[in-house]
Amino acid sequence: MGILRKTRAVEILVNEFINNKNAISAKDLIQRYESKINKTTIYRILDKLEDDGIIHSLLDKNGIRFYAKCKNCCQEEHFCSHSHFQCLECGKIDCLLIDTQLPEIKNREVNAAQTLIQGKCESCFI
Amino acid sequence: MGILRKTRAVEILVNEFINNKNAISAKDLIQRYESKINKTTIYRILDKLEDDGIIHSLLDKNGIRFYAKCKNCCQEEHFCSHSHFQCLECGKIDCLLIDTQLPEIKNREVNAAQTLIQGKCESCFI
DNA sequence: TAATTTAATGCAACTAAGTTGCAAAAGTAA
DNA sequence: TTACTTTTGCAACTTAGTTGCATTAAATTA
Repeated sequence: MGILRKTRAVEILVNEFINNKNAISAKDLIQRYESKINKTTIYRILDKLEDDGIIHSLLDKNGIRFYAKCKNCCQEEHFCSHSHFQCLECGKIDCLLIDTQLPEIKNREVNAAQTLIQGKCESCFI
Repeated sequence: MGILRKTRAVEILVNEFINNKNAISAKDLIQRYESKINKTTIYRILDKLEDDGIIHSLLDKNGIRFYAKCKNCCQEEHFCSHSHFQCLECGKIDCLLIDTQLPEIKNREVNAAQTLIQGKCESCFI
């Protein structure tokens, strides 16, 4: 069961995702809204927004979960199959248009795949 | 700086990786060798073995780091570019022969990529 | 082989991310 | 406004992983 009520905290976080095209971690959100939203609430809202398919999450190179809303997914389908990019200089993560292709593997069933591409983003690439 | 001395704990862990083709997490190793090796030692040895390129690590679907040694890498090069497979039923992870291709992206530099494929493994796939 | 050197280990205490239970606060609908 | 139910904040907790330090044990040298 996801979000049922439009509360102040939900509104703040949803706006954050609408206005910020980069992915963001729970830790960063906790820091950013330290005085406004309790960390437990932030974790709970992120879970619910993901359940509802309003945002999606991915793991960064250090195993930290990042959350994002992108135009190309999170509308009807819960599963976002595009790959993600993390800049090795500034750490920023964003969604790519590139889909992760599901390969055929003998004697196995393949259901999903995640790809994290690492390098230098537009800002850090001279 | 990696492994310099061949200690009992190093020997146990290296054997574990030689005899087990599946990836394993620090947590599992700590449980398995509870009475023989301290958890701090396990974390330290894993770090060193990875530094030395004897094993490589990857993140599973929950952001837990798994370690593995595979025949096709970990010899001369530190960076293992193959993708990994995690079974959604039993949780087991192993290395695939499939390499993660590095795409070209306009105005960015692409250096590395990791892919985790999820589905049913040979044992769980009927 | 014994002495010396220095890396590796175990332990306890710590840090940080994330979770849980519960009472209080705040949406929602009548 | 009232009644109902979700959501929130708080404190306490759990768990993964780290740090400092004294002790142990490889490896090297005499």
